[in-house]
Amino acid sequence: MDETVKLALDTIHKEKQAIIFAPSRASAEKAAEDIAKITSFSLLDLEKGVLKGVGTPTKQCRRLSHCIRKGVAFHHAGLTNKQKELIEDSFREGKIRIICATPTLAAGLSLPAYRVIIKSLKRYSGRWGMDWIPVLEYMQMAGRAGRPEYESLGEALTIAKTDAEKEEIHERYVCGVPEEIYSKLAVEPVLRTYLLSLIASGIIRDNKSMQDFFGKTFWAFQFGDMNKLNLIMERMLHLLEEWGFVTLQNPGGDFAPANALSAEQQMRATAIGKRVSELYLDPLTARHLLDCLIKYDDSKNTFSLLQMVSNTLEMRPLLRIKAKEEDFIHQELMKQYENLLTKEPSAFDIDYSDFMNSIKTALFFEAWIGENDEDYLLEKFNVRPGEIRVKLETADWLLYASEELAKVASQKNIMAPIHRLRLRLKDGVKEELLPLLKFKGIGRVRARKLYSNGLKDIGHLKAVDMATLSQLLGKVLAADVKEQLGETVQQVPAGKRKGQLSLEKF
DNA sequence: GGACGGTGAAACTTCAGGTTGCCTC
DNA sequence: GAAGTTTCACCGTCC
Repeated sequence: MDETVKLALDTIHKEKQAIIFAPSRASAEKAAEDIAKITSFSLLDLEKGVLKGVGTPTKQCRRLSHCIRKGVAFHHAGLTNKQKELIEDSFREGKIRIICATPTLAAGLSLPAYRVIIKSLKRYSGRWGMDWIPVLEYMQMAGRAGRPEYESLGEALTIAKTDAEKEEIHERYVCGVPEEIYSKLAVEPVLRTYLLSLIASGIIRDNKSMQDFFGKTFWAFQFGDMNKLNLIMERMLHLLEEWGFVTLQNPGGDFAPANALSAEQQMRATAIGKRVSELYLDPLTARHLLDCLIKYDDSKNTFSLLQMVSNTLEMRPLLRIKAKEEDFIHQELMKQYENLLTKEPSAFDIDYSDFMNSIKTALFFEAWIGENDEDYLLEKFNVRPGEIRVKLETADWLLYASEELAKVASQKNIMAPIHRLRLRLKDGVKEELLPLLKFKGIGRVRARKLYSNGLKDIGHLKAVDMATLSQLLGKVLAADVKEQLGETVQQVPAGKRKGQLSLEKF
């Protein structure tokens, strides 16, 4: 039997709870399943709660519900928020004994346990293969052990495979000093976003106020070398100018030459620059969106816009293309080639894999608005319910930003198609269902049901009789829809409402 | 003899996470 | 680099 499983069982025998940290999602899920095979709990009500977390239960939900029935859960970013909350709450209540998690659980919320078991202190890290995780992260995880309100002590256990590894872990982590916290301001996307917003709000007006402001930040304190720091800021500034978000002007009114930055030059945000900053957009993304919008015309389609928002830093991490999918993605790319708003980079370009991943991500969005369910999306694109929500939210935000940018850039013709796309993404529907979604209580499933029964728009809904509509939607909702249409309907007895209302839209 | 099913080893594939904006009937 | 997953050959059983 696996050491982790043994420790988990031991924890249960002691009537305690444990959190097990695993280095990958697959590993967390497997550990949970292995433990669930052995425990003897039977928590049927919790199991139901998990399955309700999504529209149609996916393979993942079924795996989770099966574990949860046995008092064990896995926890990672692929779960929906509802499911994560349910797991966390049930753990606090003591119903769930063991959680197998990825580092999601280490940061943020407080979820203490008697025992923390760290399966492995190594994790895959890009080019170097497996690498030790930061000491800081180890401390975050180990710090989950011990519940101050109930226990006087907690245990944080790490599993070593050899004696040599045991030594190394002890030295590196138990005796280790956590890494220094470095200022996130040093990251370029953050820096350029801040710089633009400071200029837009008038806090930075010229070279002097720029140096004053940044000189007082934690970043400068850590960085030390102010000259080098000023060079970085100047480079950012000129990028903002080049992108058309900031103007540099001499006091006399002349525009400054592009490279020199004199003490007197006035920095001001352009109208678009101001809007970009209000939207909290990374200026690089804003430039990308604006460049794409210019190329958008009637010959383009929803895929064009979906790929536009997929090909941004904000959408990262993108859906990765698996080896087996390469051909399929290439074929789809060829089909949509004319619709792209950006050029395909050369295959040797470092951006190439991101670009291809953005195609896959856009295809996923397209499948979603093609009314495919979550189980299909999991099979076809390997996206889990939790990620679907996050991606949809990001897409909506970026499309909203695009709509606003189009407004400022006087490209109002684009606003309508973007807005329609946002509505479609929200519920995951084809264009034809949009008229029906205006009604409260009608989502993708019911709208499709109405549509396929010939009720395709407001006119049809007005014309149809209550009996037919009730058959499709249930009495209460049918009456509600009729009322939303401005018709008065005889009230249905209140007792029946509950069942209908609990059928959530999604 | 052939279909089927179980088993184990080898080959292959993949690998954590979460914040932002705005509106509204 | 390592764990998890898939593939495939092999063997035994049953009809």
